[in-house]
Amino acid sequence: MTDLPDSSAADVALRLENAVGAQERFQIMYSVLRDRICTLVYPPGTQLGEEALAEEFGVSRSPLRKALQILEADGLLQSQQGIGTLVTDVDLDALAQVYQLRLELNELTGRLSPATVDDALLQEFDAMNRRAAVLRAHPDRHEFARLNIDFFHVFQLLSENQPLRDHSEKLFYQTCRIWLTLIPEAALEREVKVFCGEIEEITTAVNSDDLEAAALIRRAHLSMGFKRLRKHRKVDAIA
Amino acid sequence: MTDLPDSSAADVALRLENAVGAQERFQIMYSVLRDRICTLVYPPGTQLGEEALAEEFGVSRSPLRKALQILEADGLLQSQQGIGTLVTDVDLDALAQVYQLRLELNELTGRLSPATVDDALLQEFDAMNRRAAVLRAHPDRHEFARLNIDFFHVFQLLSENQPLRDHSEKLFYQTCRIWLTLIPEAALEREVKVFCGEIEEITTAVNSDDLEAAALIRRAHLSMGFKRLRKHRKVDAIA
DNA sequence: GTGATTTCATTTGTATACAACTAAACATGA
DNA sequence: TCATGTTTAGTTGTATACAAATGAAATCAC
Repeated sequence: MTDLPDSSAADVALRLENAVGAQERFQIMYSVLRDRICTLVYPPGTQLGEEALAEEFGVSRSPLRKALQILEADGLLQSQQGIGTLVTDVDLDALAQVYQLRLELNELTGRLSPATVDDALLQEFDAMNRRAAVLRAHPDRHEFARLNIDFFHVFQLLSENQPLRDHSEKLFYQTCRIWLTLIPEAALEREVKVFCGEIEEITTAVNSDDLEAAALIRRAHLSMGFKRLRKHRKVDAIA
Repeated sequence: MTDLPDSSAADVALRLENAVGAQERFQIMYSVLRDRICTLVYPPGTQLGEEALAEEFGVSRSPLRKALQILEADGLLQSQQGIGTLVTDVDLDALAQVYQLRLELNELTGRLSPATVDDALLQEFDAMNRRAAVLRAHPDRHEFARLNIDFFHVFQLLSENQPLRDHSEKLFYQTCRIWLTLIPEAALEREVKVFCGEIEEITTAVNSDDLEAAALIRRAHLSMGFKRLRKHRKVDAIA
């Protein structure tokens, strides 16, 4: 199971105190901040004050800045002297190329070093399906975003090519915010339904030990999802 | 033309003094250090002292550390408290997966947002061919490495998908050192010849405005190159 | 002599003071 | 009133002192 980083203020500071070694502390700050950005706790345009964040985490600016600098390299933040550290905007047009690349990389997931399907893996997918069922019964934006992120990580397990995983992850985190920003409340239920269907279909393919099929299904849904996003944007623009 | 970063000590400090803005200074330090690592000015295992480097560049440790941290995220360095900042080892087995991914991404270069072939682009390739001719006449390890790096950047121009460029570049810099570490002196002339042939073939394809063909040729040479590297390693191991 | 322990030099990690920079508020004069 | 220069508050960037960690050398007990 992927860690569910508890990003509430007090707990993060506690986890940072207990962490041993600089690398572990960095990893906590990095993933907590990335999580907050991608679940719109920090919406695009939010200014993140280094001093305030450092105080919240119970560290000085120096180690915090390392996390911010990597997030800037990831394209999620942008720092400028005298201005501040701002959460980057997500623009569907700018993300079109990223989506195009993600399509192709997803197909590779089924071909490059495919994982062996064992019980542990199937259980991961089962867990996703259970959460999907709960979500379908009670659609909720935040839980939708969280399931989207967690399912991505489970899907990643299908390839054992580590570089492919790493780069797919970077690209995923560049795009995943767009859903929360573009889906209107009225369309949420329908999008949840489609997403849950995708999880089911992919699980079926994985159960059949056909990872290429799983990857193709994922690719198809990514492609269709991008087209639906463009529609949502148009509707938004009119409103 | 891609910049040829002059990485000699005095000039770097001068360029850093003239640079305006933190981002520009970071870019200089980052690319100079990456260049030194990938041309084996800093061979694998070299310890880079922060204090010494900062003094050489005429800055304090703080801005230098940002460059080191990004290079660590790139997989070219590894820092540990009490030990030092070491240039990572390149191991052909560990890089096999990276090579596999590079193969696939190179094919995408011909398909995703192919560039329009204009005079400026053709001149870039011509320049590469001229340098290749010089290199073939006088084989030299260092110039071989430099041409390899510069030709990569010219090849990148064939796709206008920026994320594809960015991620291909990261992967390239993870692998390109392996050539200098594994090619024995006796095989240098032959490898240079093969590489120059590759440049010619790709240029021919680009001149025909067939970028898919160019990408396939590149892919084929990457694949063959990897196999030759494995042979070179075996010969090395015996010796 | 040998093994364990302590000390010490060296390195990166962290905290913090200050510099550089920006935008907005404010004052000033035509 | 408007344009313009100045001040000011607030931000990130940089320099630097110190803490923490590591490994090797010196020291000591036996």
